Amino acid sequence: MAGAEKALARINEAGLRRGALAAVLPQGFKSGLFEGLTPSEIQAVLAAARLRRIFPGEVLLHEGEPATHSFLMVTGRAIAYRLTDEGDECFLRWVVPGDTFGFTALRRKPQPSVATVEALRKGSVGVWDWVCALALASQLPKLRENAYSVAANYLGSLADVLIARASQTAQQRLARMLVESSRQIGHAGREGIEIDLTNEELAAIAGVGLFTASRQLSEWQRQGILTKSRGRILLRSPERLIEDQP
Amino acid sequence: MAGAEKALARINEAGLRRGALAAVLPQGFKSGLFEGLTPSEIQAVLAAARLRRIFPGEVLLHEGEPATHSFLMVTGRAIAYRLTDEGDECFLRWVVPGDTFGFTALRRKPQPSVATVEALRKGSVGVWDWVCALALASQLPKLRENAYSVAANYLGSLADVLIARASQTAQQRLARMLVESSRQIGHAGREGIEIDLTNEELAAIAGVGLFTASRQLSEWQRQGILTKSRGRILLRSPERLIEDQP
DNA sequence: CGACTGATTGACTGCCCTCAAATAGGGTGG
DNA sequence: CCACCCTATTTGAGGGCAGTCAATCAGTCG
Repeated sequence: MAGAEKALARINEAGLRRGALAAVLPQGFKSGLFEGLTPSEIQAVLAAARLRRIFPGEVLLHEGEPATHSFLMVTGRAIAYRLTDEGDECFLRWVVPGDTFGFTALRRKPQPSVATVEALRKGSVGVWDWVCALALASQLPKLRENAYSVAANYLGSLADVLIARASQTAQQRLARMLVESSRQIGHAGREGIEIDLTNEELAAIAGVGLFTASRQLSEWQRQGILTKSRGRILLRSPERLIEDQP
Repeated sequence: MAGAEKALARINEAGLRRGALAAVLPQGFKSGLFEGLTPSEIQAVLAAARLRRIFPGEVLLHEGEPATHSFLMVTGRAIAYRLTDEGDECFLRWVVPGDTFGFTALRRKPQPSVATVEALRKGSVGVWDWVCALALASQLPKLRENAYSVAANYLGSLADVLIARASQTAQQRLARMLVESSRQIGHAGREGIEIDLTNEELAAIAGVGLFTASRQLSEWQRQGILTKSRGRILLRSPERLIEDQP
């Protein structure tokens, strides 16, 4: 999550092509934002977007600053977090392809962002500026409704994270986040689901100390539930993670 | 928060008068829901609502169940919480006059509620059923936008609670919740702000053990920051709460 | 004056964070 | 191909915050 300064320098260099979004969408690309829209409506929305490349460490949305743009994550990975009073990053959720953010911009005036969104892997996002997003929303009421749904989902997942923090042990949170992450950023491998996460990242999102995470992972490895390698976890039996732990 | 069974028995008896809402609004009543609406528009919205009395222990909205009604808190107090796996209630936010909830109902189909909302004091709420709320929203786009704003605010305050849980000590959370609660449910008295909260309630919303809360309050009382009596706290110098604590 | 609910205080326990120091992986440049 | 470095990771020991239990005390209401 630490910023890479080089990345910032590359922002200007990063292409801002217009209308190129539809072309780069992986087939099977899905987003809650397009729920219930006709293909031609989706095309119209996509055509209005710019395509922007993103790089690790790049901050796409800054907590507290007015959100003047709306984003659709196309490829890559980002993380939404908030800063604590001491300056630590507090994980809120993953941002994966199909997710949208910055849609507070859909209101009459750009509103302060709830969280910071930072890219973790290189990839690309679709971007609408505020005026454009507003215009689209008034032409397609369903779009606004979908944005509303997305916000409601965020509310739900935020509440989940809160519950986890409030009532679960470090062990349970780790298990939960492993399973959750395997669904969102994991990819199927021959012997299980592979998740590329360092101990440090996993600890951060589970809200656990780095050493606690390391210890627990070792324990699970001994039990054959998973296999660790540097910066990657091979999850062999996710079921045992959620069932076994007290 | 513990349910009073008597209250449930009284629900049927509770009046469901139509159009009486406007008459009972305290003067100076404000709600984010009406932001930017003209007085006559507000009247139209109010006229479509039923007025419903609420009693302590009554559950107005149940976590997970589809929200078939939208609510506007008029008088009284409620609490929004979620249940943990062990069945404990996890505080999310106060619901005070002017607050709205159940507006996930504004979507095409009633969606599962994010949280349970339970009345803590007798009072009254305005109620719109799903069809009615949808109709209003399509007539008054601003209404939908306001509901969206409300949701965004909820997101922000939820994130705040999360940060507090994740990064603050029990002492800091108690201080924070005292100040927060003084603003939302406190009333000015001669010698400070009076908040009617039992130790147990305060402990629950701060996410602290009951005894921890009791001890800390005693300490603050010794320091002259507040005065305690049964089920009530007299906050003398809120400033010292936020400044002093490490 | 009981009965009940809320509050207090002390002692104990345990989870998990912190610090220190050592080990191993993986890439790079010679 | 090997030496080297940087980073990720491991493991142990220690300590503190705060939750839990038990018993007592106090306020309120009938």
